[in-house]
Amino acid sequence: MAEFTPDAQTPARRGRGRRPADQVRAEILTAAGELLLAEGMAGFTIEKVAAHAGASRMTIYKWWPSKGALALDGYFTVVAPTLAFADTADIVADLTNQLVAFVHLVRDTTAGRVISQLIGQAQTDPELAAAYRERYSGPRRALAVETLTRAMARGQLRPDIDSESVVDQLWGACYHRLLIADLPLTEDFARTLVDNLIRGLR
Amino acid sequence: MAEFTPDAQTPARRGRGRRPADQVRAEILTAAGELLLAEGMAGFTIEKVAAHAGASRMTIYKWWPSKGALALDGYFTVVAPTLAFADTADIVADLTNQLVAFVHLVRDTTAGRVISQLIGQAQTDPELAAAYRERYSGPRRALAVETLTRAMARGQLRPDIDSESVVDQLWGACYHRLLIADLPLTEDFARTLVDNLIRGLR
Amino acid sequence: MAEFTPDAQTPARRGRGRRPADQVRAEILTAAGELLLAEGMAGFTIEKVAAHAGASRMTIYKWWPSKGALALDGYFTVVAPTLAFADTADIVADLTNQLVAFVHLVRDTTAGRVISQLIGQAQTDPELAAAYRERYSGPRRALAVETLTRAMARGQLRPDIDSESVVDQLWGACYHRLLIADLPLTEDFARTLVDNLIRGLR
Amino acid sequence: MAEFTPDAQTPARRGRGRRPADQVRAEILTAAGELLLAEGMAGFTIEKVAAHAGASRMTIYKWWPSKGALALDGYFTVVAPTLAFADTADIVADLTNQLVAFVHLVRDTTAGRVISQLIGQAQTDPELAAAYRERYSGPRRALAVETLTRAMARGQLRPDIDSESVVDQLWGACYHRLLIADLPLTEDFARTLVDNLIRGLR
DNA sequence: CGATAACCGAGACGGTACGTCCCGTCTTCTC
DNA sequence: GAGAAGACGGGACGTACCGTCTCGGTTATCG
Repeated sequence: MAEFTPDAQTPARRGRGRRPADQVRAEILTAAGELLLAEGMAGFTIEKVAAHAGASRMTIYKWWPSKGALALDGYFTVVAPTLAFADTADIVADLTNQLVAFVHLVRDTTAGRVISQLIGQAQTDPELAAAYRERYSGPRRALAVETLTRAMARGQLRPDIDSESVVDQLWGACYHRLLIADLPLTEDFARTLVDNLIRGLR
Repeated sequence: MAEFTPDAQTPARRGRGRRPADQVRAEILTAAGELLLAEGMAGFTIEKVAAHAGASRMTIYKWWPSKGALALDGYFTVVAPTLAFADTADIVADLTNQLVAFVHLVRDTTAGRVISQLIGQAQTDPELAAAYRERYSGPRRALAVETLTRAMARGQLRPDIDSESVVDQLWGACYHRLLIADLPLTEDFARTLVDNLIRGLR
Repeated sequence: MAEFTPDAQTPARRGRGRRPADQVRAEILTAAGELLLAEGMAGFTIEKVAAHAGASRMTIYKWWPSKGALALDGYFTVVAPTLAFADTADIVADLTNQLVAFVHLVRDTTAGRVISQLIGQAQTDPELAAAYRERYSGPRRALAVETLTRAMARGQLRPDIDSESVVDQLWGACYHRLLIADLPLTEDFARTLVDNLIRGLR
Repeated sequence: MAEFTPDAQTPARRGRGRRPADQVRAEILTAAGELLLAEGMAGFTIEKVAAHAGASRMTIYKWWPSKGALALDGYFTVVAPTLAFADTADIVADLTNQLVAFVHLVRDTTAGRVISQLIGQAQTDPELAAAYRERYSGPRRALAVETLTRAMARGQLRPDIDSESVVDQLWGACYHRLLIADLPLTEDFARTLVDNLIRGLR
């Protein structure tokens, strides 16, 4: 039997009827996030989430269109999405720092596994794919593009650069090693990526 | 003999006893490949493969460790893997041609969807991940690295380049757009990738 | 969305606040009766009744103790209960007429199916069983007993007859064929029942 | 019984794969019968039966078309169906004895409740209704008719009697009191039923 | 060259999870 | 306030596959 009582002060009896929607949502999301970190996408089951959250499966089905959508929401609930992007005058340093930070995130925390599995699930779950693009990859890509654009404005980079493709060649290269781990994803690798490109971009 | 059913009018019905292992394997792989192209990884089920192949699930479990491994083998059976890599004297043309061909493969044929879903499945299926690296991504990466190495030997590229990272910045960038389709994967995009890099690599 | 507007002048949106209790009750009962005739006890659901009546399930739970009780009330609302029992001087004719009428009721109208299903439901629903006895079978049995008693008083039947048992042997025999349809319930059967008994009752 | 492996020391762990069908069927039926006697048709759930039998729900769905069919089979498994019908020279005694025995069966054992609930369920479950007629009520009715026929042949009853209707007026009257308990089902009632009829039947 | 062992198909088994339906309870908002 | 609206926890439904296991039958191999 699943027993999951994160807060000991709400011990046993919860009413059968309606509870505030926000509270239920929060509990479901927390349970989803924790389950995701604990077991990964395999083993991430609506049934288990419902059991851990003390909620009904029906409630989950009403609010999330797919298992992936719930997982994504749960992930964001547990792993606070830090979108900060330091913008100093040195574009090379900025890119390198950001890229290195990303490498450490996906390598040294549980986030890496979760992200890769979310992307994996998204290949067969259009709802998740759309949500992922809209809420995760899209904003991050935009941030990086913005940084590049500012550097172009400052004259640090050639003005005719296709920023989007540069993003694919920096972050996309890292995702490549994350998702198809022929070779390890290291800090040096991240630095090399910037190096390779920067000569042509200036 | 109480019952006599000549083979001709019961084409479907195949004997129940032992058949040559190779024949069974071949039929299973063909069925797997066809099912994969027809329905994608979702809907790709060992049960369905067994039914299409007229084989027993038990037989499949004996030879393939996971659903993904079977799918990968089935894919290779149906989609003949062309590994040719034209190697002219012009490294830029070679890279561009190869990259553009890749873009067309994943965009204009069913292969793209299958590949992305195989990679997706590999995120939670270590057996498949290993097989994919060993039999698909590894050889292709090696081929590209080899081409770059030859260009370096010919003096067309700087000798201190990390070829592997370049591969990630060309093919990995394409995979990025394939797997996280924030932006479309176009022929122009492929050309831009080479452009961006080549200035710094020479 | 369930939309069920029996009267055209209240087309769609009815206010959410309080409405007269009697009106609500009436609408619920009508909806219950119609649903009962339309779908039988299977498919008779408090949820559906509420939706058809434009009422809240809560309101139903407040007034009816069980699904069966609601169904019974609904049945009485739609099928007006005719309790008339012609009482001529001829006891044989009276019994036969009444019995034949009963046979036609349960055979040629939807009432038969509903009654049998109500009795069926009553086997596991004590509330319904009690209500059914009190409001349906009890009064009818009393009427029949009364008729027999009058015939005894007139000297048409022996005075030491147990009228109740006779009712069971007439109507009960019909219910037997209704509920356990080994043999059809026909008009001839009804006549035979009276025949069989009358010889001993006189 | 070719094989008998009395491994009493491994009662708990049962293999995951296929087990002899007959053994599984037997366990399911026993569990069904016990659950039926314990909780009645309400509370009789395929899920519970599966759990008690240590079987999969799928297995049950494969063999029984409806909940009622399973309940009926389970009932027969636990309550051995005794069809004996003593046939002495005295038709009155025979009928009375059989009827009184029936009254005691349904009044003094759990069988009564189960039978009534099975009949109840049969009102909305055609599969069960058919099975009940074929396997329970039909044979019993036939036995009674046979007895009556023999008595007619012996000259104890008039030869133009409709035996079937007599059965309805004896057993059907009892079922009437069982299913619609306006009045109690007593031994005296059973004797009265025979009394009422016999005068006219001779 | 006929017995036998290997191995396949067929498919049932215990499970897990799915997505749906309805129950009876409870809260919120409106008239 | 009473009633509609409707979400909530719960439980059972029937389905789809999973991975395991037994059975019956055929065929290749070997005595």
